[in-house]
Amino acid sequence: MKRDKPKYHQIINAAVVVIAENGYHHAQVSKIAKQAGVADGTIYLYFKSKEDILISLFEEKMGSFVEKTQKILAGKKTASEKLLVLVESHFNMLSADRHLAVVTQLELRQSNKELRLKINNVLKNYLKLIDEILRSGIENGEFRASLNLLLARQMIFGTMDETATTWVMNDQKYDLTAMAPEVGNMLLNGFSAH
Amino acid sequence: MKRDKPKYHQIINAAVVVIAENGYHHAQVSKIAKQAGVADGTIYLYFKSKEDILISLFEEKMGSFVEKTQKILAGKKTASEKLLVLVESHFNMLSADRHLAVVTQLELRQSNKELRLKINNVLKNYLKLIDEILRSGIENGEFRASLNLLLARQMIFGTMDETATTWVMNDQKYDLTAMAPEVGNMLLNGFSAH
Amino acid sequence: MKRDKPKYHQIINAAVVVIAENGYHHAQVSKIAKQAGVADGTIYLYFKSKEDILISLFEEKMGSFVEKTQKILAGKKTASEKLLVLVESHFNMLSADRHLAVVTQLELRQSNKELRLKINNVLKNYLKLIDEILRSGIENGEFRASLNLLLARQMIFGTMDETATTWVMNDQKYDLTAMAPEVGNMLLNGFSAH
Amino acid sequence: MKRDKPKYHQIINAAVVVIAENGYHHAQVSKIAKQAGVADGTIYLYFKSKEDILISLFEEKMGSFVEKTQKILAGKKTASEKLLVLVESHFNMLSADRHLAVVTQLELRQSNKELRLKINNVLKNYLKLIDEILRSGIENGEFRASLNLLLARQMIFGTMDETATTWVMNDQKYDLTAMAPEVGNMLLNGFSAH
DNA sequence: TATGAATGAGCCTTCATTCAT
DNA sequence: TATGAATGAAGGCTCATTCAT
Repeated sequence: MKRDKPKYHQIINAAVVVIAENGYHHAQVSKIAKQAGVADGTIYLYFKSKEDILISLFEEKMGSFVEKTQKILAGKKTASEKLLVLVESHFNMLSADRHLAVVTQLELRQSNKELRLKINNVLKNYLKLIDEILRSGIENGEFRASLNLLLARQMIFGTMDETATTWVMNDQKYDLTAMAPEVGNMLLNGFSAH
Repeated sequence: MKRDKPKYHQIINAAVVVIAENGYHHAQVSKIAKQAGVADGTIYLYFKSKEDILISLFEEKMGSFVEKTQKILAGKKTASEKLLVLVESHFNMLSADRHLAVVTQLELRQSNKELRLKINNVLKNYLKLIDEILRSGIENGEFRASLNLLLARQMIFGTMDETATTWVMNDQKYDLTAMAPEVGNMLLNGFSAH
Repeated sequence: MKRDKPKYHQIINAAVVVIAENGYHHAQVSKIAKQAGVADGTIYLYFKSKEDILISLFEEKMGSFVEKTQKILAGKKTASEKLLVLVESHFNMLSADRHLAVVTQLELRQSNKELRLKINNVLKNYLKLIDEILRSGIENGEFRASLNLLLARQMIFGTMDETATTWVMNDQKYDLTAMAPEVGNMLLNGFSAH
Repeated sequence: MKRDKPKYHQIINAAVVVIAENGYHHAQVSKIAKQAGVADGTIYLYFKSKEDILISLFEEKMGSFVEKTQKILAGKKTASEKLLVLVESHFNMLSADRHLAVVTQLELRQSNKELRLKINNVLKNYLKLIDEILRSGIENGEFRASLNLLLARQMIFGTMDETATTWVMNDQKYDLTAMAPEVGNMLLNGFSAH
């Protein structure tokens, strides 16, 4: 399996750095190869195409993030508590790696429609996580029974995403994680049963 | 003044169609010229560069949208009413022109950082509109006094934007405007003073 | 006759200024029209093409220069005297109009082969003048009988031209005319019968 | 080092042929690539830009010419002998490669001012060679002590250049080299101490 | 596995010239 | 005569991918 070999991750991490520092459109394969310390051609022994690097990048990073989030959520009982932890976890992930934050919030969005559809596919597991929180909240009466699941999920993801993008656009110069409780509470108020 | 001449708008509208149908990266100037029914060179009598077409496109469309929204909001008294109308108006605009919806929600985001900064500049007037609604709501006690204005604005814009993007990505096959009241109410619940 | 109308000369003089100030490749017809105070289309009522402007420019300026030189030479008796006066006159003409000097020594040489062939055609009258000086000098024994007329003419023209070009390339910051006697004498030494 | 690889010279020689046959303004990069038997993109592995090809072309050809001339001159004792050999060598070089003659005498002069300044820089080494001949001739009494070095150099270069250009413009249909002794002697007469 | 030299498709912009008024 | 808006052809350069070694 490719992903077990060290160069696979070496190349993905090189891509994160190169894209963050040069921007999506100036992140040539040759630059990524140089940053990874391999030859241009070697890239193609591990990835089908440049696009494949980007999708794999997102899969790897998002995949491990979803796993971590699942574990954290498992320890929480109420849907409200889970939502608050979700927001905090989301902001934490982005704060932990400033290069990755730039790449996911700004640069990867410059990709074409097809690539973004594939990226959205990767996102689905994360959206499912949100859906589960909402469903459990409705079931146990924390959230309004009349809540439109799709819209509520879009409100959660849209709010977190917009907040994160604004933060990256402002050069990450304030503390994003510190905003998590307030963002979480606003969302909770929107869903609350009372 | 160039913007008063018919060809100016002819070219901008052609650009919307061409970008929507071919994608941002395949929207060659020659295609736009053909769609507008003018020669390639004529484009450059009205726009400095291809980028200038895109910025002007956004300015024209967003500008007239902000104006319209301002007028509609002027007739409303409470902040809650204004917020509901804002969401409805936002969704209405996108529903009214399916090409424009694709362009603003998907294609224009593929532009480089520089162009997006200019686009964000145009967006500022819209964000100010949202801020004013929030401020008035806090002042007259409709919204919680403790509301963080920046976060609340990001929640409003993020939610509308995410909802609209999801709708476009699903080929606009359901009724976006019909979702406005529910989206508006969820947001209101999040800000409500009670 | 076109050349009797004021706009004809207006356009030619505008061309000299525009080419000198912007360089051959940035001297667009529209710039020349603006400088001449006429519309772009008007240019084509007086000249067949842009190339025609440049040839006419050279014809007009060179033509009047050859005429003046002929008159001056007519008053001189010996070939040596004539040669000295020719050099002085040549350098005088270039010193008199710094724009024209730039245009003839630098900018017009950037034109393509065909245009330069036409320009050379205009030059022929000037070269004939030189030939006549040489011929009379040989006839009356001032210059060596064995002199190769073609080579001698090339030496005269090549030396004056190279000297003038170097002077223009050095921003005309020294006195070109002051060099005329020395240049003339060197040439005379080369042709002298003794 | 790029200049040690065969394709470097392959491309330069292709450029000489293409420019000579099509003229400076019709010498597209794609034509040069085809003539060199490489892909368009390969050009840019060896040269920064089209302009870089032209400068390199001049540097290579002029550079090797100056070297050869230096060696030939080293074997000559008197300044007069050196000057005669210089003219002969100059005309020989141009006669040896009819394409190169067209390129250096006609086509390259159509380049813009910037490029010509760079070309002039390359020429400086050649002009130094001329200056040294003149200086030595003055020192050992062969040439007049009163000789103006700058003017004398301009006479030498201007005469050779004009003679060569006229020859190229007449389609190289007579023997340029055969003219060298006569040109050389005329110049010598101009500088001679007696 | 690994290399890196070579490939070649693709597009924005300028500007001389025309022609309806 | 005079205008000036409109035309449309033409080319340098980048970079993802391949393949011989």
